[in-house]
Amino acid sequence: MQRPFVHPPIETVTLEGILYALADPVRLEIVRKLGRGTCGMNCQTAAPEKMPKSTQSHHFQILREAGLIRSERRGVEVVNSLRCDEIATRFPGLVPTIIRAASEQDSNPAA
Amino acid sequence: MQRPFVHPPIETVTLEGILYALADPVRLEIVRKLGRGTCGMNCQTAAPEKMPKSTQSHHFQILREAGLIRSERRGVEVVNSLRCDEIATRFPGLVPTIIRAASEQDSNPAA
DNA sequence: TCCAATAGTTCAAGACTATCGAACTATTGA
DNA sequence: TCAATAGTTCGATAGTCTTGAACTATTGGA
Repeated sequence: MQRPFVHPPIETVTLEGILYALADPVRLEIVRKLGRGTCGMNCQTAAPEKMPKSTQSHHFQILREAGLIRSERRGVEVVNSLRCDEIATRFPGLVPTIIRAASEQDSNPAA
Repeated sequence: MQRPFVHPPIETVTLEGILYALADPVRLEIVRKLGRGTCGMNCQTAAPEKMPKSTQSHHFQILREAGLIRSERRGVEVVNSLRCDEIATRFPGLVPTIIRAASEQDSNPAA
């Protein structure tokens, strides 16, 4: 087992970290995809196609450090899932509102 | 009059730009301060104390480009105000939810 | 048991972005 | 017209992101 993944306790999660993480379009997409699915996803499923693995890995690390996702090794792959319930206790409505805004933008793209 | 300030039409404002702008703690503070006041504020009132003017100016520019604030020269100073109603038409609840999360964090700081 | 395949992580270098002092512009009031 | 005030622009340094290459972990099969 390599160094296991570190997940911040929810009470140490900061708004600044969450916004920073979600300000990147790649990471916002990952979070949206995780939010749509009912179960966890491995990294390459959640990340956009044809993105270098190192970049992918970097983005997942930032999402983990922000407290937005939880990652667990499951066999040969790493399964990622949103920590939505936990985040909702600390920042009610925040992540859903941002995800909703993203959908609104999809259906009404920037002119 | 120097080159007048450019404000993006609301339909060109992106979620990405808003999150990017608010992911910086200095800029989030500026937006909160503007949100609390009933009228516009000049830059040094809205920005944190003892911040270099050039850095200040840079942050206001990003907030403007994101579509979050409107800036107008009023005499010797520049008056900044939140474009809350406009943003609410494009992304309902987004900015208020983020501001609320910031208050929640104030009253329950990261452990 | 050993090897190959798969899935991610870590490292290092170049590209990109932020910060800040210094110089500049705009406006007002004396 | 000059000085004071409020911001902006510029250029250099410092810090961060992206990416290929090398590395680690796990599994399945010979």
